[in-house]
Amino acid sequence: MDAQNQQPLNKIMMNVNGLKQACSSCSLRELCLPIGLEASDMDRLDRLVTRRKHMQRGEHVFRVGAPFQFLFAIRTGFFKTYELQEDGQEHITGFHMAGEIIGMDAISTDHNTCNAVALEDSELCEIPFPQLEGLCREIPALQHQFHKLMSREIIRDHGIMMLLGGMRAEERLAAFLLNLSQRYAARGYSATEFHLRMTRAEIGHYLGMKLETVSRTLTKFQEQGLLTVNNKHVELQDLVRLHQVMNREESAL
Amino acid sequence: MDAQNQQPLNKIMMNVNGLKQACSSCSLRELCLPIGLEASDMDRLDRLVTRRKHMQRGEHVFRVGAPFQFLFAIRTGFFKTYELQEDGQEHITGFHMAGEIIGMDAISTDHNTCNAVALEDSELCEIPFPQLEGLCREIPALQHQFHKLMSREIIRDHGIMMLLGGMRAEERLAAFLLNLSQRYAARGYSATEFHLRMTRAEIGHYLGMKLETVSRTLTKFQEQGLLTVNNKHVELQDLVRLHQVMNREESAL
DNA sequence: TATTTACATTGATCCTGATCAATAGAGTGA
DNA sequence: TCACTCTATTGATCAGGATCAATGTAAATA
Repeated sequence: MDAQNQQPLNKIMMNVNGLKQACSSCSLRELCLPIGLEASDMDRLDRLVTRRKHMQRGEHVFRVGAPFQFLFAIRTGFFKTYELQEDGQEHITGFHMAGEIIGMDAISTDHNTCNAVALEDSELCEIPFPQLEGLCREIPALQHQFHKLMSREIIRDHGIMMLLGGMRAEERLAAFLLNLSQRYAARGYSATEFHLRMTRAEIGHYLGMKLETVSRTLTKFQEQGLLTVNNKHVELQDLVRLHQVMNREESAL
Repeated sequence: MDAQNQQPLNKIMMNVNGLKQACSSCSLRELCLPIGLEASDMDRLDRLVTRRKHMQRGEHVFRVGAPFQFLFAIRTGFFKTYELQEDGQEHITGFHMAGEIIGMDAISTDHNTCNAVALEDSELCEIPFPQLEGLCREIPALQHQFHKLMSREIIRDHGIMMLLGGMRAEERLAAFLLNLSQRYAARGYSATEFHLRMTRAEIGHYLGMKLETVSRTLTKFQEQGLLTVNNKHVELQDLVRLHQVMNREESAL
């Protein structure tokens, strides 16, 4: 049944049922839900996460108000979650990459409270939530790991709140770049060179500043030799000083 | 060793074991963890939440780095959770009142990532977390309710992020007051008249603005007939227009 | 009750980042 | 390949809110 007769079969399988690719063999298992699970337990999780969903750039995973059924683990790709303010202005609550789980906001009300959209072609693992809760009741390690993930989300949000409430534009942008850097590094990519998947406006919507300020600040960083930017391509050239900028240390000036 | 020959027995009991007051008879059971539990299940939760802790104004529940053992449900009183930025500046991540649960940030790393302090004399229910996870494995309704509470915390944080990232000072303060109003109302208190438990500086640290701006904006609201302030005492006089201010609607001006 | 300390208000000035606007470059589709 | 659209850069100006500073008021402590 597996990848036997070449292209045909598995291609079809993939589209119809999703490609069967176990958590146990997923390169992200050290970042995702399976952390700390024994082989037998991981099998049970595998059986639960049957479907993989291919998302095209610009495609929505869910929208505000959608009935809640699944959590989504990101296998590959890049997403943003966002809400619209009363005046229609977009506010981005997070950028999400492989190994992260989105949709947890919906648990509380049984409806999504934000929108999630792919910023590049991506793949998701669909996790049926009632079944996940069921499995959590049987596998303490999974239960605890799930609680940790929700808690981590809370901590992450607190970090953003501090950033928005207490930092100025330069500091925010430095923090943002360093955060991306660190997350790419954790996934085995370069910590110093990467492509921004989002526009300047989106960075602004996330960091609470205007796109012009994002652009200007990037230019300024470049002039100071902290990095080079070329459209979406960024190369961080001085992580130390970038940290100093983030922390408002004199020495960075 | 305690204050023994004085304030009789029940005082001693209270200090040693905490006063035995069941979740089932708690006036907050419709806001807190027991929502939706059957009587028999509530008993089991009762047995888990044995200790009540009396907190004096200014006393800390936990501090950054403290090893994680308990979640805390607020029975009475008022708390703030805060973190300190690199430069020592305080950032407040939340104000918390009766029926709310604090400490969930610590699940992820087994250590608290923020500080929690009582802003007035208060009472807490101490919930031993490993035991709570155990009970969640046995009582699906409790499990789901706990997940809902964590999810609600995430939604709450997203709201603050939008506020900090997309609103101006006036709007933030209006949103803050209306949020307090709504939460007091949900607890059976007046929606229009209440005491602020926190200083102007603390409001500022929460809303990402300076205490002078908080003060000025309150004065402005008062001049516009939206409310009256007298130190910590606030009376909201026009909830409708306050909403309009929050949403930046023309008609409010 | 007096004294001290913490908290709040108000004014004057300055600066960061928003806004308005024009141009240029990159990506996309016919 | 061209045309169109989306995205990014840069400049000029403006305003919201920070900062500095002084005074007033409430609350805690001796």
